[in-house]
Amino acid sequence: MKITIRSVAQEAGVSIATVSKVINHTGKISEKTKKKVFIAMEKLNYKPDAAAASLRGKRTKLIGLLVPDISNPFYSEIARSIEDRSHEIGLNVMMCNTDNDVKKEKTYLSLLTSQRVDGVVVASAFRSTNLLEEMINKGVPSVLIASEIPSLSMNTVTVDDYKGGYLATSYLLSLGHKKIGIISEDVRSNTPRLTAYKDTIQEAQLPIRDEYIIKTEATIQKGYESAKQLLSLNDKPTAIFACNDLLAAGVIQAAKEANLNLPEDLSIVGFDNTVLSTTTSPMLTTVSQPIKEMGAKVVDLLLQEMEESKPHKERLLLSPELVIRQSTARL
Amino acid sequence: MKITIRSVAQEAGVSIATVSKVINHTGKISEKTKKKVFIAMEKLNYKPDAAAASLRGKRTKLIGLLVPDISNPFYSEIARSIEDRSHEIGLNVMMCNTDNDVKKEKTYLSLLTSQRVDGVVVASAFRSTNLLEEMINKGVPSVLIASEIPSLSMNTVTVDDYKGGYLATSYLLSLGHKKIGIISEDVRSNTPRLTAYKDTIQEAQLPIRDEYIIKTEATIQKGYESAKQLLSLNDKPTAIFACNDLLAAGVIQAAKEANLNLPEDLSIVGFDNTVLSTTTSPMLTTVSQPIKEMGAKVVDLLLQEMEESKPHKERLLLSPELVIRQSTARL
DNA sequence: CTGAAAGCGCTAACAG
DNA sequence: CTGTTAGCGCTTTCAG
Repeated sequence: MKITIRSVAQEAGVSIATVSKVINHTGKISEKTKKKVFIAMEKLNYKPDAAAASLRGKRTKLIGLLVPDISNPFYSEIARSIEDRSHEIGLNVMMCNTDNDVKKEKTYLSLLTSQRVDGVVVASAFRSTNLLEEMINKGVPSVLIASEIPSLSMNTVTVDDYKGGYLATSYLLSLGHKKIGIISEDVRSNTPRLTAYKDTIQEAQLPIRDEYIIKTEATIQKGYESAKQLLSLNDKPTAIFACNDLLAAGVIQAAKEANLNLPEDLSIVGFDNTVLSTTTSPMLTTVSQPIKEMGAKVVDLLLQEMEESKPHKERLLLSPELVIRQSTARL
Repeated sequence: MKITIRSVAQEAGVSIATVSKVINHTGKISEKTKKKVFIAMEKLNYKPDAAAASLRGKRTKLIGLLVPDISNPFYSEIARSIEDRSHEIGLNVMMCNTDNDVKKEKTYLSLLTSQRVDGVVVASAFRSTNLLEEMINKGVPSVLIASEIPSLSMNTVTVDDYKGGYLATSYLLSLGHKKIGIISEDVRSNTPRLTAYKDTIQEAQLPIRDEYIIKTEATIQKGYESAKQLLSLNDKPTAIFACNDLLAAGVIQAAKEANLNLPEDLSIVGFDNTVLSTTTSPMLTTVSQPIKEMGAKVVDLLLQEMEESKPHKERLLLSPELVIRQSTARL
């Protein structure tokens, strides 16, 4: 026999309307009645049916989270911080891995719509901008984290990628490196990092060399392959800026395989400061993103949007920091 | 104006029952009518309301996933494989991090009940056995992955932890090590690993030394601290079996800090074969769990349970394999 | 302060 | 083959 609001009402000797009111803290109910209801709920181990409530127009308290790949430590750490904050304020998270694949993006967005999520946070590069736009137009509050889509007006939390790129590049420069390679991922967030790299090199009156610039996907394997390519150049770089830690881990592998001494023969800077950066050897000098803070902030922004959508969107740019460990050395 | 099944019916010039039937592929509908309905749905961009359907008794197609901590690479990899398989068969995943905390376990289980999940997969150590039991008694299909709860009758997929422990220990023994320390996590899955360690040592006619056995939590930091403790012993071990990769990464850090040459001065074996095991230096010799397979299998088991609960539960024990890399050497 | 009653969007008989 | 209709469990006026 299923326990519904009716069972509770009966047990407590009140009407279902009364029970509903005590559950939702709406209307005015005497303390005595409240107590009776609570006792009945407890006794029957009653759990309100979220579906029914949602049908009746109540919020679902569900938000969707789109990440490219949860098994990438950066995203799993982001996901963790988003979830923690969400649960703190009574929101629940449904997570989907898009693999930056347009088809999956579409499927999941449609799924989330069907689930009537109250909002969605997009951590994914998100190829299909138009779908997202549609979602927003339909009135589903949406926020972006660790990725930007300039054409869309939505609340966004990112690290200052340009500054991060600057930090990494200028630090390498300050160490005396003049031949600096860069391995970046072909997603929006990496563009400012790359731009900063170029700008900083040029400011130092150094040439930009196309063969030093590689775009690829964010896996250890790709980092490894890209580094191999860079290291096989005749005039090979003395330092590599890998635009995320996964890539950097791959670079380290390739360098070791080539019997290079690290960091003497090759300086490496990563980006993200994930768990990986302390397990590699040498430990990774990397640009740190304040993941916990970003996650919490983006949820707060989403909540704000859910309560009352403001026409004026925020774009929060948090400052990255360079964490110097052992993968970098003076030339 | 909200798009409901009624809007579609009107647009297509049919009844809502007909629309429902074409959505659910039930009953017999002429091709012509189907087409009309599809066109209407497309035009209005209609998405069925999952809540309403669920209320009417339809499955929610939602499953809950309980992990201790998604930012632990092992669990994020598990989560990924579970999600992939789930989405393949049309199930969606709601993820919760329990931190092995009884209070969170309770909150989330209650939440999942409210969301009317069709099933739950528990990857967590799960302290509150009674709550889980309650859930099962209520008829919510539940399965266990990478953890066992012998007292509960439920479908389970694990790696053969005992065999894993045996593999690790006997390999170390075969390398000539006689003084082998072990750092294990205080969760159920680690018990067989520890038992295997003890059995194997005893079989080799070697003594079991209490000071070589440490129980702690699964973090790099704890691995580091535990290793320090082990290495400060007068008669310190020449090999350490860390019961997961995170712990092993910490051991490596401690060993380096103590200026030990790896693997000559200290052999280290991990467990899990996560992304970490290839980024450490030396790369980690570790016991590999077939994560992809386990995730897929557990979802299939859950699905089976959802379709038709069998009184006889399965307990699937997959074989681990020892992956030999560079963190181990002959004494 | 409390209860009766009207649906939310959808599915599943049942009737035609 | 297609339509009518009765609720699923809950929230929300509106009366009492």
